[in-house]
Amino acid sequence: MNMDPMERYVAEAREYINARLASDYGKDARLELEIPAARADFACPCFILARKSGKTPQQIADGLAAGYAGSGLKMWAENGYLNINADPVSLAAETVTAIRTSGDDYGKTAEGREKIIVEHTSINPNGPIHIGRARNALIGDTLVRCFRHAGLNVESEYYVDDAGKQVTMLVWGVQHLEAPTTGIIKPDRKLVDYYIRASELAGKDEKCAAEIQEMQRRLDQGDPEIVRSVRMIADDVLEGIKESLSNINVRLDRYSYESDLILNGKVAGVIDKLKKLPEAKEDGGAWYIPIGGKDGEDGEDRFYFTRTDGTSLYTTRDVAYHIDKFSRADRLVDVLGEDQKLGIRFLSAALKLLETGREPDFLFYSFVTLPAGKMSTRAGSFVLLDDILEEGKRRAKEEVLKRRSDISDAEATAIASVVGLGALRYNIVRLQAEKKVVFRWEEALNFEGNSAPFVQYAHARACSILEKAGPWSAGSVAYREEAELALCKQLALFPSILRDVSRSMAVHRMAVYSHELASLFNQFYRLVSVLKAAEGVRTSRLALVDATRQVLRISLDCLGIEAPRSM
RNA sequence: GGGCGUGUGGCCUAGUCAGGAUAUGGCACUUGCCUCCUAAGCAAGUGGUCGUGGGUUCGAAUCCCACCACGCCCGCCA
Repeated sequence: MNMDPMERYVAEAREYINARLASDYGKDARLELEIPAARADFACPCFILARKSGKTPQQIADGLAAGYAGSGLKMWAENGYLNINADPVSLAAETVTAIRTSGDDYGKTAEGREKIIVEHTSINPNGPIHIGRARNALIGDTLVRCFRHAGLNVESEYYVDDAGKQVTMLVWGVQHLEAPTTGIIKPDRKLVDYYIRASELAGKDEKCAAEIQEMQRRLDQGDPEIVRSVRMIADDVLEGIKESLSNINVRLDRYSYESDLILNGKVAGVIDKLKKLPEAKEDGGAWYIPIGGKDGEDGEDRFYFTRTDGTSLYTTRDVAYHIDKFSRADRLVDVLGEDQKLGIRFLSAALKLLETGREPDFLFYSFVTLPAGKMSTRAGSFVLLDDILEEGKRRAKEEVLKRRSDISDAEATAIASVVGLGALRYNIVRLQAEKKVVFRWEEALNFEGNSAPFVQYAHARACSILEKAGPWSAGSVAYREEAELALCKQLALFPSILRDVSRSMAVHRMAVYSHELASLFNQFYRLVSVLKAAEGVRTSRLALVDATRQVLRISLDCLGIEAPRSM
């Protein structure tokens, strides 16, 4: 079973070129094979060799093209390039067959020997998820899904910060302030009110600030009573967060609590080890490690890992957390906002000093802002994930009702739910993570063009054709039409896309791929008829529709988006 | 001031890591297409000094240098 239909063609092209170059230009002659190329499946630019050999690039390319006697590839010389195509007819048939025999495993090419932990979301349990934080969850979840489909051994993990100042403030608020009168039941949305009021009060009331600081100190020392009450309230908020995450198809395999690292002594252990480092310095009772800035103070950053009172800081605990994660995995990936970059420099430096050679990989993303500017909890200028999802489903339902009068209200709601969520997820994940995004409703809930509904619609179309086809079975398949061959080529590319996403962690490429696949299927659909095709051709086309359906579904699943049978 | 990141048609964007051919899609706009497997679609068209200026190269959106604009960070916060 050939899981990557393109593989043997690439290998044949490489083999042929290397053999020819060795015999014609000497054993050290090398040309690079571009995959993919602009005008062909692969291409060899012949410019470098031209200088050494005294021939023109075009002459070299001509010679290589003319000498090919095999049958799997088509070669031609153009503008100094040797252009190479996999034979489209055999590639098409092989691809469709490979997909239909691989099923859900199509694209799975990795061996999965090493264990990977992807940490993502990790939102402080002091309030609900807004769209900026949701970007972390969606990028992280998409990455995990792509890893998994590629065949990697991956586990997702949420780091619950129940030992920091934010939760402490929340807990203080719950213990000292009046219950909110908002009438909201969902715990994350209800409890955040305590946090907002407590943090406001701490800013102007010294007694309140002192109490919070004392609570923080006892928490850091693992005072069982404080830890218990903090954990209880954090878990309450976390329930609300989990509900929101579950609504957008995000599930984490494991939740790790920061307070556990204090209770089991791992934080204290890290502090001990850091203090013993030759680099460590003391500053009035507080300990730090100088980072960067060669000699003297110029450009030096200080990684403080204890306060004057001996308590730990966030990054100190994060070091302990990463050492713990490394004891459970071969490779770590952290999905983080770009504001974390400095802290991560400290983390990496500390890990390098303590655990030689083991550092996590980081996937940083930029912030989501509103057209009016930054999101601010205090100013009430933020867009909650729950609200976007609800609005998305509402808008999607309007669209469904515009088009479908033949279905029940329950069916329309079900379709709207899948489409609304899809639109949301797709629009967050379709962009490079480093790009900053301005949240606009019209863009976030786009239902046409470069959007999830476009891809979902193609899937529903494929399902509809297959449903109407009645019983059929494809033996051997064959394709001749341009639209068929182009579609098959895109299907053949899927394993390499999955490989690329796994390597680069550029999850937006999966969104781009799914859109291109849907687009080619739509072209095929308009140009070529399936159900009314002549017998023989008909079953081949049904097999192609089925293979496309399959890959669309896998792509959407990588994006955490459901593939509806009907829209 | 220092560090990191981003800059591609009116708007959003791919391509940048591993330099290569006529720069990818989408939105908007113009024009066709539902007696035909779902028009959330298809076909065609208008629109681009790839932030600016240098450099390297046979060849630069891509690499190097400088500058400009925007974002993030520069706490014994998280």
